[in-house]
Amino acid sequence: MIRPGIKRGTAELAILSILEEEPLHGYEIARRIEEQTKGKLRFTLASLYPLLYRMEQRGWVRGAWENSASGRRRRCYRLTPQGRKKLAPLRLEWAELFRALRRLAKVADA
Amino acid sequence: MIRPGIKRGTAELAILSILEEEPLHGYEIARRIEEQTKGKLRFTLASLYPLLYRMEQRGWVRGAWENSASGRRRRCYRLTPQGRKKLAPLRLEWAELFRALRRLAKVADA
DNA sequence: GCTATTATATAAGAATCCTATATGTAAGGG
DNA sequence: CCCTTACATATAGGATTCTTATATAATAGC
Repeated sequence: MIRPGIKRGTAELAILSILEEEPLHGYEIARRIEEQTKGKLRFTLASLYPLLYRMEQRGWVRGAWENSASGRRRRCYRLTPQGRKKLAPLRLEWAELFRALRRLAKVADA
Repeated sequence: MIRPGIKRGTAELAILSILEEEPLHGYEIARRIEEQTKGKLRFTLASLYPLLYRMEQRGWVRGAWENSASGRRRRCYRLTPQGRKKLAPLRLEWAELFRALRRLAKVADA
């Protein structure tokens, strides 16, 4: 597990990237982050929900209540066109951080 | 310039890496971070000083007052053996974050 | 009926970084 | 000699992000 102090700031990028492929609800977003990183990256739902609200207020995602087959209500978030536009520059900024830390701190790229 | 929300947590790694090469004082540490990352990564001294104090309390660095040739007093920090031992696992953890974000969020590695 | 899983929500706190402010020395130009 | 820039450390107050802890509630399996 990567510690909080190091993964800080990655949640926003993670959510946008996952919603780019498919609209999902919060619980499932958390599950996929953990799954796709083989447990290295993990967020509690208490972190993700407030972040999803902020992203909705900024117009990056839009949530809609949904009644699933099982009858449980859940809030399904989808990426807005504005949210999609944020993704490319955000990825670039992270790539620049990687480059900077490889040079400065000799962090391996493998 | 990489934004604070994204570079969060990198200062500790940056300081340890720079002090690995040579003992330095705070002002010069800040200068080298900026220089070696071509301005992409930059920390204010108000961020670095409290961080250096914490790292000294943990025994990772040791500071000593020094009277430079010009007569200005300054606090020169050097890496302790314990600090040196922290560096390898810290670099590994950052490398794991990079891997996770490349897979999960399609961040470029170039 | 009990427990595990699914699902959302909020409060209180820790950690890290920022801007703003303060202090003081040294060097160079006018 | 004064003013500005560069050097150098220090602290207060605030923003952001993530955590643990707590609450609620429906469904599925035993």
